[in-house]
Amino acid sequence: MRRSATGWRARILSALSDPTRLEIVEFLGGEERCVCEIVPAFGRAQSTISKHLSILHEAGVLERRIDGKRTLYRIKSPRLFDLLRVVDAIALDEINELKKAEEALTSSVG
Amino acid sequence: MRRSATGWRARILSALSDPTRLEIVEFLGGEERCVCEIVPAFGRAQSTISKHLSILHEAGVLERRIDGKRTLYRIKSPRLFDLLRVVDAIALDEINELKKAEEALTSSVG
DNA sequence: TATACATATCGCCATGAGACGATTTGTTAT
DNA sequence: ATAACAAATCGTCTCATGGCGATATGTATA
Repeated sequence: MRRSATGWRARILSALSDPTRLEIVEFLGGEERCVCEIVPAFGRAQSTISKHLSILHEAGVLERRIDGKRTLYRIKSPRLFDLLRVVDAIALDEINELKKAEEALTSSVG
Repeated sequence: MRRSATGWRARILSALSDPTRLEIVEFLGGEERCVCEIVPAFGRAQSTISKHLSILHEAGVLERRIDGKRTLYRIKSPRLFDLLRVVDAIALDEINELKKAEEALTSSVG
């Protein structure tokens, strides 16, 4: 199944567009962890977390390794952290902008 | 309305998780363009493109400027291009991995 | 002020995504 | 072989999203 550059971009970005999945990525950090550790860390059903992990895996964000009856996941490329840093930078710009707008309102109206 | 760091991340990444919106970003590049230029460049209804532009704008990805009866959009921060470059790097890893797997199959089966 | 133009918004439909519990698959331990 | 455990998959529900045409808003032009 062939997929355009935009298709791949969208696939990766979609995988990262869900809050729970972002938290999973955050939770993993640089570590390799099994599903049995991840599930209890979130207040979600095992099936839900498993699905999220699959999505991240299929997008090429996570690497999966099976060891006995456990399945272990870890972040595949440290590039991902670069990506999140850039997103945070853009988000920060956004937050500061809102803060400025809020201050302007407070000082003139309040 | 307060929003967590993860919330902001998800908002920005969601805005970028749609193929059409990625193409809009691509189409804009470093230029400022009006909706009347963007709409005909895509095979979509005007209302559809307008919605996509709003989503990108609300996520803080695009800047909006009204000039007479036109509305002009441009990419707000050059950081966005960094972001896309990182995504592409991850995507490339993914594509190369698939290619290797495909070659292995072809040489053993074909 | 009427008309045409540019864009946003609304209402609707079809599809996709996330959540869950139940079930299946696969592995170790008894 | 059976039981216990770990994780994936299935079926179903609900809500979000993308698409469209129609309509509303707002601006320049006649």
